Amino acid sequence: MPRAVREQQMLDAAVRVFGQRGYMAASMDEIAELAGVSKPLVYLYLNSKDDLFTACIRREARALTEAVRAGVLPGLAPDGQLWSGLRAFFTHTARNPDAWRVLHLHARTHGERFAVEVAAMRAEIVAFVTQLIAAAARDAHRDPHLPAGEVAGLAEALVGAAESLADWAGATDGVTAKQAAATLMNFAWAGLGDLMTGRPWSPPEEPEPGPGEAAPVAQAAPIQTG
Amino acid sequence: MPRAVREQQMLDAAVRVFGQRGYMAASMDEIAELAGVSKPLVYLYLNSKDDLFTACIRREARALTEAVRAGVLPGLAPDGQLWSGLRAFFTHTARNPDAWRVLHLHARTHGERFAVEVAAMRAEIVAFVTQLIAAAARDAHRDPHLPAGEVAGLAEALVGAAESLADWAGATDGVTAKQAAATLMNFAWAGLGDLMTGRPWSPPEEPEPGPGEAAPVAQAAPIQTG
Amino acid sequence: MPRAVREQQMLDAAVRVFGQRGYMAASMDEIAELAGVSKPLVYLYLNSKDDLFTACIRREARALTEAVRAGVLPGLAPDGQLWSGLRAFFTHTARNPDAWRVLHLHARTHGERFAVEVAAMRAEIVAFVTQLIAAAARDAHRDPHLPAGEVAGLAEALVGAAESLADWAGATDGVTAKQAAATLMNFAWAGLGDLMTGRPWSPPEEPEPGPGEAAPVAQAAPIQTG
Amino acid sequence: MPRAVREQQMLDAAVRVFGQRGYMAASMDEIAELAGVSKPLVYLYLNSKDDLFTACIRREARALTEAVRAGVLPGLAPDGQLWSGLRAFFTHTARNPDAWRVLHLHARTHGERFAVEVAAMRAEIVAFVTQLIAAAARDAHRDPHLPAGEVAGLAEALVGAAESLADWAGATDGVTAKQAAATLMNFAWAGLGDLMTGRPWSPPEEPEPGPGEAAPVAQAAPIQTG
DNA sequence: GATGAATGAGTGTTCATTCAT
DNA sequence: CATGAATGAACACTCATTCAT
Repeated sequence: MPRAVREQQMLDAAVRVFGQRGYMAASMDEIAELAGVSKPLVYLYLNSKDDLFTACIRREARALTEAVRAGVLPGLAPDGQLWSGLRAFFTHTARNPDAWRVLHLHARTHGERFAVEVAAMRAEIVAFVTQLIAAAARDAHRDPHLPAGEVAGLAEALVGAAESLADWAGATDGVTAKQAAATLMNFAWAGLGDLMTGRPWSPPEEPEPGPGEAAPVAQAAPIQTG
Repeated sequence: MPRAVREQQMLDAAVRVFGQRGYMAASMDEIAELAGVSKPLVYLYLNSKDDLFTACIRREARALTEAVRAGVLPGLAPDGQLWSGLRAFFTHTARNPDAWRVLHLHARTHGERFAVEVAAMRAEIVAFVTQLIAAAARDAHRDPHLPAGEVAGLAEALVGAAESLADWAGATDGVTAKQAAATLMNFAWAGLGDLMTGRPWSPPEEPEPGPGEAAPVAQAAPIQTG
Repeated sequence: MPRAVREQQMLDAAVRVFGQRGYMAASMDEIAELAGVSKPLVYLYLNSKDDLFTACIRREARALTEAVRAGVLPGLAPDGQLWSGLRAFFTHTARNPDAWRVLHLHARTHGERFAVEVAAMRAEIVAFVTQLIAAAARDAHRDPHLPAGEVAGLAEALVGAAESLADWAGATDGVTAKQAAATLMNFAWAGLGDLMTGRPWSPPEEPEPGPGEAAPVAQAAPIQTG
Repeated sequence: MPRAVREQQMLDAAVRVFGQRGYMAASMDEIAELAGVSKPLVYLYLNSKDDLFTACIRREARALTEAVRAGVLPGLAPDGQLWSGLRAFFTHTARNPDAWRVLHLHARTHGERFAVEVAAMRAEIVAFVTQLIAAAARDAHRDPHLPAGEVAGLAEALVGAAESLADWAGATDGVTAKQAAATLMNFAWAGLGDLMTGRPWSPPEEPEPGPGEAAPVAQAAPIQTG
């Protein structure tokens, strides 16, 4: 079996185990067993637990950002782009719960070394959102411009809300990615004030999404204890 | 030295160490040393690492909810109450960064046993926010009412945004609790849509806050490694 | 409360705990709690775990030898004396199971220091039995005399059989001290050879034993775990 | 070095240490050191102190029963079979004093879990002896038969006496397995009564035993303390 | 390329023992 | 006389990591 394939299997197993147990509680033994290889092979290919975790973070961070990037429909107005990006985001996190736990929960918990990996990904997403907000302000001929610091805070709040909603959607049965995205768009774009007076945000016209998107969220079987 | 005092010292040390290292990476040796006592005494008073962590969570969860409860100014309109509550929340988390890390990061990462403790606290806060949203809808004579499921999602998004902003404010120099609260109020209440057209939310008139609130945030010295 | 009484309470508790747990597994905490006193007091009166165990052994060894000595009816033939002594022995061990476990099981397991204490008691009993055998030989005008080494072995076998039967009687419901003694007398005095040909040993005439002897054996309540 | 061999080395060391120190006082460190391996390897192969002790008991119980079974000469009268079985028993216990201590002393002292392992072995031996007694009764045309309860007690007494004599022979210099067996046969078969009148039991004719049997008993060097 | 065999270093936890009061 | 407070030393157990083959 070629090395590249074996490596991906190991990373798959590692994401599963790290996602469910956390960095420290995960054991290399369990990862090797789940990957179906011997422990020395894991070390041969991936050097150390540290490096293995880093590799997981990198792979999953890239997968997530590419999923979002691919999901954003070009040519729409800023709110339409945000809407489509959020749908892609919630869909991806729902389908890869262990990866999401690794990125959002565990990677930020164990040392700067890992946190910076995630921070890079997050910064990319925040930058994308920041652009959208700025573009929206331009479209609205807002003058004077929103101060940059304010925009940074708004982008942070939006991304933070999205992350929390991803956790919530993952933990709450019956909440689909689409619903989560709609809730967030209402909340963020219209604002509670407008919602009170019956002026909600509504999604732009768009082509039908791919068939998988509305499918029930993949739920990875929990790892057996003992 | 009386037992009650020693116990609080131990909890102080434990929150520090758990907050910085995480549950698994924290060692009872380090906690005991930081508390200035021997390890057996920690076990005599707090039974086990598990129980010690639970005790930390309980104490800090209670401290946080009471800080928020005490910070909410009664008699104001819903947005005013939310505003004051958020200020208290950001102030408390900024002043107790390790406690906030324990509650928001580590407690949710290691087993249902701990997660439920935090979930109870969080549910209390979400319930408070839910009431505020409902009250705001009533005040606005909104008709028909917002569906309950939608309100739950909105409250979740608001609390999630607040939590993320607390992390962000803690990690970003120069962001005060007041600024974080203002950003979130703008984002959540006015919404990005209104912000684009220059209709931001603005804080209600209120008495001056206590002197400590604007003070520089206490930054616990990081624990030396090695 | 006078010191002597307190000391006896402590020894009572210690015998209970040592008997049920063994020397190493017994904890001074549990002994002190069962005795109803604080731990330092146990140390004040009895110095150390070692000394406490030794004190238990000495007290119970003396109690057992005195019970046997008091039970032997003087003026009888050797087999009658042996019979009455065995009855006293089985009665005492049945009524004091923890003490018997301490002496027979635990004291011989943990270091010469304790073993010699028990060996002294045992030597006394073996000497008594040796005398009986010699006396029986004299009564029977056995000539030439049994060699001394042979007598020592026989006494040892008899005492060993008695000890094992005490364990067996303690572990088997429905076996009384009297039955155990009768079985042993048959076995030892008549021998299997005679038993096969229908010539069992039978007890001599004797006055009624004290009322307590046939009573159900005291069963100390087992110590609660956890 | 292959696993099976290492495992036996570990069990050898464990029997030594458990036999000399007892279950609780034995430390895994000492066992590992005596076996010439590191502690983790002991755990890798034998799981836990509990399981290690159980493995020792099982191995030694099997070794003892097989030694006795192999030692019993078939085709002899009951007393001849008992005689040969006892010789094998005393020979085996004398050659494996630590194993005998584990089985007879320590395994019965620490929890039902271990006691049942030994009880199974003991039950097998008691059953064998019971058969012999019944066969002897049959040969002697004894009528009416000995009651079953009585036979159980006699077998118990015989086995108990054998066990105690094994301890005694192990502790007393100059007592060979053959002597111990002879003493017990005299005691048990002829009975003290007959011995007094000069009617001892005498061994049946048999082929010469193997050369090892009369050899000086192997005395394992005691483990150095400190 | 792949693994069975092996370990150094560290973890949570317990217990006999001692003071200051 | 009696105890609440405190600890040094040890133990069972685990894990990331490395060779020889």
